[in-house]
Amino acid sequence: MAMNRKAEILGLADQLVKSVGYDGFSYADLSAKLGITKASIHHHFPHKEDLGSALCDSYAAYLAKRFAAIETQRGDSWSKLEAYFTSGAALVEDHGKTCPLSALQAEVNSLPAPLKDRLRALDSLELGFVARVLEGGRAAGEFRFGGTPAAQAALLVSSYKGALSFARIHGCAFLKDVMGQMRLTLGL
Amino acid sequence: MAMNRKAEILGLADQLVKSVGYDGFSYADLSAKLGITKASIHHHFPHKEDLGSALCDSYAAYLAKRFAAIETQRGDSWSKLEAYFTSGAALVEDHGKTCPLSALQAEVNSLPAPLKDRLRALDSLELGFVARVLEGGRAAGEFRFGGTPAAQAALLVSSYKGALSFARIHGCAFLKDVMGQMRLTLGL
DNA sequence: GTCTATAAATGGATAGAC
DNA sequence: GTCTATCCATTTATAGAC
Repeated sequence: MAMNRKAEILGLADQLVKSVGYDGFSYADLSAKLGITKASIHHHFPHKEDLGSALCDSYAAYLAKRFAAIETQRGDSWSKLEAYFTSGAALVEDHGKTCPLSALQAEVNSLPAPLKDRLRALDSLELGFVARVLEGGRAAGEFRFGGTPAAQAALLVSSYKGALSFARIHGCAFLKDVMGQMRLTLGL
Repeated sequence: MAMNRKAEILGLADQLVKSVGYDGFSYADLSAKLGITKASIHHHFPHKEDLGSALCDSYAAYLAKRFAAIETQRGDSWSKLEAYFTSGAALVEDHGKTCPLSALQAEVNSLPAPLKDRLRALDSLELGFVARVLEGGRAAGEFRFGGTPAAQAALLVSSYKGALSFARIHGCAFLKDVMGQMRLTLGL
């Protein structure tokens, strides 16, 4: 324990963002759950924005790694989308958490400008990944959809994020319903 | 002015929820913009939760009226969905506001329990409306989709709300892309 | 209905000792 | 790296005068 305090703080902050958003947790929350003082946390992350920025770094690294893993996995294109969706189901089941990017999106109008910019870039990573899978899937004759892969990716990612939000209140079945329906719209 | 202060407060609170969410505004914000003291606002809404509850009342009334108007309007089913979507575009164009139900959804884990219950009911109003339009449209041969109307409504509403959130950062074109793609998936 | 004044708690942040 | 102690602004809320 405390081998790497900074990572420990970051890990807890990540959980809290997924649960109550960036504005929804305080240094006092971190302090209480980690058993160290607020001042100690300020030592690692002087301003809350530094913590937010570090979170964005870790999200960028996570997404790059995760998307690369999915894109190189064997199997059809739908199974890749399923792998992508599955993380969301796990989040909702874990005490109604949500995707951190969605949580931050909901706070854009009160988010520090630098974090807003970081968020935009993170969103693009995700949209790009889904667009590539869709494009490959359609080229391989697995998917059927009109419009550009980018536009279809916008639809698919929007559905997923929207469903994630609904699932927090209406239960995990809501997300599964939406996933099933999405599958149908892709011609499967 | 001040003919009905209570309604005035409620109107401003509504704008603020759409912009920064329920936790994102304070009595001080209302006080400053209305030119009356915080104490006066507490006179009309003793606790913030009272204000939140009154907002939910007004959302329920608004949605019932709006959905009834759309459902009885002449024209095909897609034009009804378009009328529904159009409110969202107006929100995003108005300084990156969002649907108040989406804003509240994002805060479920820090929302007072009564408001959470109110929100669930409001969501159901919306899902029911879309499901009815979809069912009617499919019966009339206007739409083509698999699965139940309720499941397709879950997909459509999720897409819409998700796109609304993305559009705050990525611009109104994002929402239009998603709407266009949605139209395609309905067989138009 | 609106005000002044105030309370008690919380949030982000800093100085300086250990 | 962690602590104590403290600061200042903000948030929700109340008491009581006008």
